[in-house]
Amino acid sequence: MAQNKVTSAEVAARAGVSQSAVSRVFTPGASASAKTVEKVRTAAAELGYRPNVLARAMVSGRSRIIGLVVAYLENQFYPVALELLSNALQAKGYHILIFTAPNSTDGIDSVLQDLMDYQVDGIVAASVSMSSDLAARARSAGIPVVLFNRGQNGEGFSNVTSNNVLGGAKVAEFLMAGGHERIAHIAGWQGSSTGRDRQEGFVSALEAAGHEPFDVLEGMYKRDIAMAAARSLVDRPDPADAIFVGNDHMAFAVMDAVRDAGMTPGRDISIVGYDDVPMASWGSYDLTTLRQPVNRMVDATVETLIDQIETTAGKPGLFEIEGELIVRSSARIPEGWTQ
Amino acid sequence: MAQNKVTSAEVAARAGVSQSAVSRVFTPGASASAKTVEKVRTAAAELGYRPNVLARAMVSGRSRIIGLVVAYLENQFYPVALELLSNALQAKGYHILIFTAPNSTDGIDSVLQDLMDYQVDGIVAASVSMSSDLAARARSAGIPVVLFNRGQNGEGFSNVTSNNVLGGAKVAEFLMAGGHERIAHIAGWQGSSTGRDRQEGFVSALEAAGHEPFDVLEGMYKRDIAMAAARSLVDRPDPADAIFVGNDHMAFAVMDAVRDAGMTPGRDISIVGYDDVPMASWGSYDLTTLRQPVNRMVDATVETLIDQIETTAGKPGLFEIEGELIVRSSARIPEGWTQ
DNA sequence: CTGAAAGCGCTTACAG
DNA sequence: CTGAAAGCGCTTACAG
Repeated sequence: MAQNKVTSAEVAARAGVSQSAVSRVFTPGASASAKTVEKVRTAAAELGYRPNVLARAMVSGRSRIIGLVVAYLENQFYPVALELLSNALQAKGYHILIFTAPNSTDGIDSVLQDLMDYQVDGIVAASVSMSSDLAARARSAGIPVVLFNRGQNGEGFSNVTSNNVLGGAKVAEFLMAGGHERIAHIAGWQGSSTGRDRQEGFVSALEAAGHEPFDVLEGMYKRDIAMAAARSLVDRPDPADAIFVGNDHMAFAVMDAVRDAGMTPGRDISIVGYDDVPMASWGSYDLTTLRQPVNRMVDATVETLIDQIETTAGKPGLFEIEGELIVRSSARIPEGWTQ
Repeated sequence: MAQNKVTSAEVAARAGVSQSAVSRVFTPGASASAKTVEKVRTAAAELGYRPNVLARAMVSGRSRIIGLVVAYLENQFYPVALELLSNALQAKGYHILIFTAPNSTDGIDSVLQDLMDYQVDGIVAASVSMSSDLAARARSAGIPVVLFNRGQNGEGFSNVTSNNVLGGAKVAEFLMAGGHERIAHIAGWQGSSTGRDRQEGFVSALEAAGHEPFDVLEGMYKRDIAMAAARSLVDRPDPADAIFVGNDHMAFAVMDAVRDAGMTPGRDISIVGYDDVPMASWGSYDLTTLRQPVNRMVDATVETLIDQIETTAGKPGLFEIEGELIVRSSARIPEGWTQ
């Protein structure tokens, strides 16, 4: 291996200037004469010089690395969010160091600790919670943290979610308007704020209208558990006539289970999901679902992160973005339904 | 912000030893007496000290960062591979810095250049090609490169793919054994080795058996293009009776299009994909497909990468891993078919 | 085993 | 505008 790592000193020698001059030419906003810039740029080009980001990070205290912790890549919502986040951050000169999270809180804490060892400028934790201890460490290290698609209060970090309570309520309204009588819920993991909030919004809206939920089962955001729950809702003398499922990933499983039982979603039973992942619009599912505005969630994430990194006034914030119901064919459409 | 970045010097002061001693305690394989280790560990714990990975990288020349370039996250194959890769690398103490690739070669080159600025120890390029110029830069910088799911010869980097030619041939055999007469192909992007190789293996096997492909259209790995292609294959007096689709992502689109035309896959027409992404086994598709052994592809990737980073003898290699046909219900099963 | 010292490749006051 | 110098937080020969 040639190992030709060209340094600024070598460029300086070739250009006949000091090493500091080379550094200034590559530092946005630093002052250098046109002549110097010219000499340095040509020498750099001839040698193939590029500044060492790590060395720069050491002295400037900015690594331009954002740590991302993700858990559920099988749920299409997260790859989509990851891609958008990466693009948005790249456009601002930051890059993502990715860490896949184990299931336990302990595991997540150690992963976050690893992340901080890389001197990341900020952390995005997607669909995971963090301990108070770790939150305190991040805070004292001055590293802003954004919880993405997860709410958790009082630790000094930002939360970016959709308005899950409202979203659950919208689904309830839609299903009641459709004249359903036995409306069940296969909830997301109750250890997560998304799972709890969607359930709460849904059940409250039902009750506010004088309806009792037919049944509420926990799907844990897992396919097999959701399928079993769906079967138990449908294999009985008085099957559910509508199921609100805690996210699209489980809703696909529920549709598969229901079809397997000989029923047609949208005709024999109504299925509604949450997220509106790309697959929800695919012909074989065509799922009615509450859309999480992932673009806007990513925008909010990037904005608050950069704001806290680059300005002294930046403070963590709570962002709850309203989602819209996307009506497709997996659930009966109420007569005269508009919107 | 407290900005309490604890340094090894502070730990040294508290422990009453030299800064070098602290460093040794945190350097695997370095020598320190039990007493020193004890004093340093307690001081470090009290202060919450952790070594700065970036500083370590500067002097050791190893960042323990692997750069990953990805393009198509909407194809479920890539999130799956990303998760496996991240886990495998994490287990070995490396982490992934992720860069999303633009479409042009120029764009990819500049992304790769950015990547190298972070002093990555290695690069995994998933489903993208790189220019000779960039390949040369990586080589001269001593950075091993693995092309994942993409073949490209002669530039001194590793390739990890499934045996796409053989895979295409296996599908042809299966479809011929099923007694199909009008066997079409919706190919992957012909600018990619996977697209070309699968097509070549498929068509060659057909021809070797005296069959002519009914039609070959390019699907570009895109849903809408694949759907249009499927419609054109089916909306005619003599529709295709079987379609081999260049990957699962397009095959789902083809199944949707075919159903839309009133046909039932597996009965009226046979559809076979390539990849075996998780979704292929979901009830609403239940797609027969040639499985890419993603676990073994990731293992090979990690192995060759680490080997080249950590040993002097490590050399780039070509890995072509054989995949297996997974028979489900989207295509007619030949009588007496076993295997 | 241990400490003093050099050095990794940069940025950034500090003088001029 | 420009150069000499200090320093970011470590690792690693080098003596002892």
